[in-house]
Amino acid sequence: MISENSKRKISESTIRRLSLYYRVLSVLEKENKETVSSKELAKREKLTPAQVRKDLSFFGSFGTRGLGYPVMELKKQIGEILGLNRAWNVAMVGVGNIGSALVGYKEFQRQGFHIKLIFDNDQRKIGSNHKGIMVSDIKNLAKELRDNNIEIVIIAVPSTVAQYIVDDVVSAGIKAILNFAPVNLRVPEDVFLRNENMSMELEYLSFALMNLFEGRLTAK
Amino acid sequence: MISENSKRKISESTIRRLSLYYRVLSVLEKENKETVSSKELAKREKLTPAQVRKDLSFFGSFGTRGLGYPVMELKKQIGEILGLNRAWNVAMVGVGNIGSALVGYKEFQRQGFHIKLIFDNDQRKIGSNHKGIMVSDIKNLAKELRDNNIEIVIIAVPSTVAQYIVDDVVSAGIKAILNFAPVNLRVPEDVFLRNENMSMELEYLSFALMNLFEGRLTAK
DNA sequence: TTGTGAATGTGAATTCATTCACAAATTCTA
DNA sequence: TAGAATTTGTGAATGAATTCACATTCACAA
Ligand SMILES: NC(=O)c1ccc[n+]([C@@H]2O[C@H](COP(=O)([O-])OP(=O)(O)OC[C@H]3O[C@@H](n4cnc5c(N)ncnc54)[C@H](O)[C@@H]3O)[C@@H](O)[C@H]2O)c1
Ligand SMILES: NC(=O)c1ccc[n+]([C@@H]2O[C@H](COP(=O)([O-])OP(=O)(O)OC[C@H]3O[C@@H](n4cnc5c(N)ncnc54)[C@H](O)[C@@H]3O)[C@@H](O)[C@H]2O)c1
Repeated sequence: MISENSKRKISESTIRRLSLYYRVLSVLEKENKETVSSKELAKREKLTPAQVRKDLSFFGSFGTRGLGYPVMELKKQIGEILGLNRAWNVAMVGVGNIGSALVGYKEFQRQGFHIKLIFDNDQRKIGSNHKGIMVSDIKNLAKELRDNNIEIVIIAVPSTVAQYIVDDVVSAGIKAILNFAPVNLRVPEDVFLRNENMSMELEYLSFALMNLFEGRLTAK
Repeated sequence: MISENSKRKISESTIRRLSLYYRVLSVLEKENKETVSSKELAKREKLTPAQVRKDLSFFGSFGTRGLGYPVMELKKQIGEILGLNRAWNVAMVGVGNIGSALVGYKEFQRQGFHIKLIFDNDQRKIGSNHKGIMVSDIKNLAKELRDNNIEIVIIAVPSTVAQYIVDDVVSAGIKAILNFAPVNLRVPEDVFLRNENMSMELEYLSFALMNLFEGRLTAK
């Protein structure tokens, strides 16, 4: 599965596009399509066929010339690359507005991201049952993360405390963090931190509307 | 305010970074800093000073040589560029898990994104009060969007119906849409569509963990 | 079995984004 | 007031990502 050039550095945008391909392949699978060309894949994602082929070529040759890519097989391969053919143990810290929306989101579960633990510091929430998961006391964070082999932590606490939480999470040995607090968090070199910044998308739209008639930007 | 090169095409990444600068400037303002250098700004966002200066230079010269940028003034200028010094009328479609989390999120309000309308098709929700806003029937979408001068619509309905909703939203003349449904929506050329794809970030972390020891990627 | 058409895989070319490097401008110090 | 120290703003250089373009491969039909 891993091709000759697997040691090459892969760009972030390529990985993000792999996610997109994966989603489209799931749809094609449901539509009972056996094969798909880079042209078709590109059309569905508003990319170019060359882009699709180049992205995939970093990881191997999955297609057949003259025919295209086998839908099921390619999906499996991309799943392998992205680590979606396995389960990940996830913990949520902070179960307020956004935290509980995410805990209740079944799509994550179906993708293999299993939320195993929920932490909060609110006494009214600790011990209560959230979608079948008992809310743990934030005080036991480190121990519980380790005992449950948690691999990914989602941060959904107020910005003011996010850095403290992250420091504890990192101390517990976690290497992957998804942060929803609108703040720049510091983590060591070897920890992967991604930020989900919803204001940014709204601000982009705001900018777009401001410039709609000034030629700085076009919608497409 | 608009500089000579304002007609130049600005890249998406520059706009996204402007959002970051804006956020850091708000923090600096709270810290009562009068001025800030590109070096300091870069450090806080993990960018290079040259990047910061280049980004800003697309829109004008806001700094003073030897001194740096005036915090308050620069924040105001970026606010002007991004359209954050004004209010935007926003509507939410779908008030389930994620929809209600967003409606209750005060940060949007404070940034000038005022959620004025909420739509749903669930009879139990229609007419009820959500954080001070009466939930409207989706049937009245077009009329209400127009009557209330809505400029931005947020889509938080199941993927299966998202395209239908978007078609109606577009017919009503809306030019900016933020979509949370994990599906590729079709919109006309002149409509700005942004997708908030949380699975993508988790999948990126998954990929990162898979490759941590293979040299394909480093955390920083 | 051969010829035609379709589509991949990939170096090379191109376009786009970032970083370099430095003249110019301004502050600060004495 | 002069000279040292900063820091901007920006062309030029570099680096990264995307697209081009085509030889190669394979399916399929006759
Ligand atoms: N609500 C949204 O739609 C939304 C959108 C984008 C980003 N965010 C960000 O997500 C974060 C959470 O937002 P929210 O709206 O859910 O807020 P919230 O106040 O509803 O929830 C925060 C939760 O964190 C818990 N908490 C506070 N301090 C804690 C600590 N030290 N340890 C453990 N738990 C602690 C609180 O008890 C609460 O349950 C914030 O940083 C917010 O800016 C929220
Ligand atoms: N919950 C999350 O954390 C989360 C995260 C990322 C993305 N999403 C996406 O956001 C969307 C909503 O997710 P959710 O978890 O809030 O689902 P949900 O089922 O809780 O909410 C969906 C809401 O949309 C309403 N609705 C359904 N059909 C409608 C129609 N035709 N017109 C108007 N309203 C209609 C429902 O009544 C409900 O209130 C989904 O596409 C989901 O994939 C959710």
